[in-house]
This record gives sequence, C-alpha cells and structure tokens, in this order.
Amino acid sequence: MSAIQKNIKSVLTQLESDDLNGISVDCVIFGFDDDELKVLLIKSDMKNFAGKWSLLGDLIGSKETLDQAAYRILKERTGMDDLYLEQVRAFGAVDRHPAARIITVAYCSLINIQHHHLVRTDNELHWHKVKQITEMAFDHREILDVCYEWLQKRIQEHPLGFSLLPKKFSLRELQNMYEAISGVKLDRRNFRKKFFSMNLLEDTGEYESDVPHRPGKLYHFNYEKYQQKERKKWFGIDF
Amino acid sequence: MSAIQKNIKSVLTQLESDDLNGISVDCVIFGFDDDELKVLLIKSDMKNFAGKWSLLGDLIGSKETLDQAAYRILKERTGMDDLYLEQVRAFGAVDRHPAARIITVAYCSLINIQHHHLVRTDNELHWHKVKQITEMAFDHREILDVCYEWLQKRIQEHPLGFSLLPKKFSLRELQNMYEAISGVKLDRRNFRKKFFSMNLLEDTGEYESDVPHRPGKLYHFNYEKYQQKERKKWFGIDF
DNA sequence: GCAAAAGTGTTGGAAATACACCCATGT
DNA sequence: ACATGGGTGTATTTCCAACACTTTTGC
Repeated sequence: MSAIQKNIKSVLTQLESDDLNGISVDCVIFGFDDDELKVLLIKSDMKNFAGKWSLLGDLIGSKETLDQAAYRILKERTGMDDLYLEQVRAFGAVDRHPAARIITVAYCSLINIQHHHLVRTDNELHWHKVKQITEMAFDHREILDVCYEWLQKRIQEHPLGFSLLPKKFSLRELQNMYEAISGVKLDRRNFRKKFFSMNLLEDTGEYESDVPHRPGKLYHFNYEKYQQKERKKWFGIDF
Repeated sequence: MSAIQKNIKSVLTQLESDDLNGISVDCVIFGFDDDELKVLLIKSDMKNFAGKWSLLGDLIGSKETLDQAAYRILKERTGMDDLYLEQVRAFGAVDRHPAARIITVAYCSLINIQHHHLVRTDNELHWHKVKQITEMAFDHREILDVCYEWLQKRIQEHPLGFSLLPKKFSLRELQNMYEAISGVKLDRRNFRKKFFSMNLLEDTGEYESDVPHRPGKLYHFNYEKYQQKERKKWFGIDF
C-alpha cells in the first residue's frame, strides 16, 4: 500500500469515525394572520418523507456562522433580512435524518405575514396553522413543539411579539396575538393598563380603517426606549 | 488518475466543502463550595492555548446523541452519572477552533462538590471561582458567560439549584447559594417564607453540626412533589 | 457571658384581578 | 336603529418588601 493510499485510508476511516458529522440549521418561521399563529413549511423532497411537511433548513457552510446560515435560509425564502431570529437549541438524535448523521440547530424567527412576500415558492412553500399541524418530516414536529413552547415563554419576558404585527397596530391586534400564542384569554382593560404602564407604546395619531365598528388607535412599539430601559436584575424565585 | 484516486479526491474535496464539520460538546460544570460558585476546568493541551483554562469537552461520537456525549464527558471526569445536565445552546463562530471548523454545543451541569471526587485529575483538573476567571482557551470564556447568565435566570424558575447542595441542607446554605449565583442579597425572613410556602422542603429532623453557633434544621427538597404539582401556565407579561 | 447565627410576624404599598357602562363607526 | 368592538375607572385581593427581637449553641 502506497503512502498516499495509506493517507487516503486514514481520511476515509475518519469519515466513518467519531470525528465528523453533518450540521444543519432549521428555521421555525412563525407568522400571525387571521388571529392565528402560523408556521412556514415546505413539502419534504426526501423519499422517506414524501408528502410530509418540513421546516426550512440547510446544511451549514464551512465559512458561515450558525446565525449567518439561519439568516441565509430566511433570506432565500422570504427575501427579507431584518427578521427577528434567535437560536433555540440543537437536536442530535442519532437517527433523526435517514441519510446521514446530521445534527441540527433550531432557530426561531418571527415575521409579519402582510409585509412580506415569499420569494421562492417551490416545494409548496406555505403558511400552516400551528394548531392544525399533525405529522411532519424528520423530527421536525418535535422541533416545532420545542420552539412553540420557547415562544410562549419568550413573549412574556421579551418584546419579540411585535415582529409578528405590522409596524402600526391596534391594541386589539396586540392582545389577539398574545392570546393566540399563549392560549390564555386576558382581560381587555387590564391588558391595556399593563402595556400603557410600560410607556413603550407610542400613539401614531392614526386609526384603523375598513373595520365594521369604531376604529381603534394605532400604536407603534418604541424598541429603542426599551433597549435603554434598565432591566431589573432579579425577578424572584417562582417554581 | 485511477478510479480510487478520483474517489479519494472527491472525499477530500468534500472535507473542504460545506457539507462536513466537526461537532463537539462542552460542559460547564458548576459547583458550590465555601459560599462561592465554582466551575470545573482543565489546562488546555493545545499549543495555541498553552496554559489557558478550558471547559471539559470532546468531539461527539457518530453513535451517540448530544445528551449522551455530555453525560459521557461528565462521567469520565467525575465518575458520576446522575448529575443535573441541560443543554444551553450551540456556538458556531467559524474560527472558534484553530485546528478545524468545530461547532460546539454547550451543556450546563450542576454538581455537589462534597459528594464527589474527581476520577481523572490529569491536565490539572480543578475547581475555579467563577468570579476570578479571566482568560480562557477558545471561546470558552464566552460560553461560560452565557451559561452563567443562563444559570442565574434558570434557578429562579426551576429548582435545579438543589443539585449544588448536599441532600440535606440548611436554609442558610440554600440562601447563600441563591445569593452567590444571583449576586443579590435577600431578606432572610422573606426567603424562608417563600420556600416554606411552596411546601416542597421537608424537615429531616436533623440539625447542622460543627457550627460555632446555634445549629440550623436540615431540610431536603421533595422533587417528586414538585413534579406532580401543576404548573401555572401563564406568568404574565413583564419586560 | 459573649459572639454568631437561628428562628419568628406584622404592616404598608404595589401590583394583579375582577368587573360594567357609554362611545364611535359601518351597515 | 342596531350591531360591533373601542375606550375607560374603581374596589378588592394578593403578593412583596421592609423591618427587630428572642433563642440556642459553641467557645
């Protein structure tokens, strides 16, 4: 066996060994429309999962960070690059992908469905009602579940939910969004009190139009003011 | 060029391509001793980081899940396999590892330093005070910071802090642990009220010994009771 | 007896909850 | 005129924060 052959054997062995695995990024892209939480899915093009719905994902490039890969996937599909995006966690079951050992890092993204048009609509890219989704390809159902629970928790402690709404929104829309995501009905007056007391909603002076009732005021969320606000460090033990 | 050589070239090309990356798991193992939060580190054996401290990590095997890899690393170093362990998140900066493109998944683990003896103490495995750590190898300082913030938040909403204490502990120890991790001084009476009102601490009937003052009662945390307790779903918007 | 921490209740203020009526608009 | 949701205030309750003295043990 020649030296180069030995060298090559070593490389091939490495490939089978513990050292190398594939890594992908999967994006759970949530939208809010018609008072319901939706998620953007495509039809899987793998034989094993023919007809099943799948998250938007791709293998990560060797020259891009995880965040960059996630933004790239979003941009490819939505054409937008200013979306809210955050890593949730990695999923590493051995047999989660039938073709190879692929570990995936799940990202959660929030998008305003109205402001947005899908760029590539191949593979039947569609919005699906989160509540109505049943079976999915790979372990994507588990990933979706984890991301949905992450979102339910996260909207309570961080103002990311505004990314689901238009820049200018009514308090009703805001409340519907919170109710749809959390699954909890909230008192309208207390909800308003809560948000007004934060001093982060600014009156745009505009009103809803095309509603068959008294139009509500439109507000926008002042994110800069939120950033400058000092966070309280300790919230208190509660479990 | 022979067929095998072509094949090999293709494999080598793949190695350089976007498809394959290395994946590791790094464990941030916290302990609590002498009223201070500590973390378990080893001296890096990489030339680039000679003398710098490093988290406990390893490449993931092709037949093990991420969680299994993390438990394996813990077991190898501590000899224990019933530790609290939870994934925090993945880190994927392109140049975070000087030798290759390695993405790592960070896990946070909590251990009671007393109940435990280090099995392999090579590479100067040692406990370090979290507050006194400065420079570290790779991006491990960032990982540690993220995990520490994760811990500060997590102990408020989940009873994982008990893993840092002996099975039987005094309320003083419990409070010291919370104060050390959060960096916030708490009122002793209110702290007691809080924990007693949960009905999850059980009086063991035993008392501290070898303390130069009135000994305190020892309690243990009833985790089963905690599990059975129904969680309240909605905590309220607060940001 | 002295040092050092254990143990224990009350009170005032803030925040969360529950709740009902009039108003503006489109049809 | 009527149907629909917008907009508003108050009373009650619950939770949190502040605060001081007596008790028990080791030395």
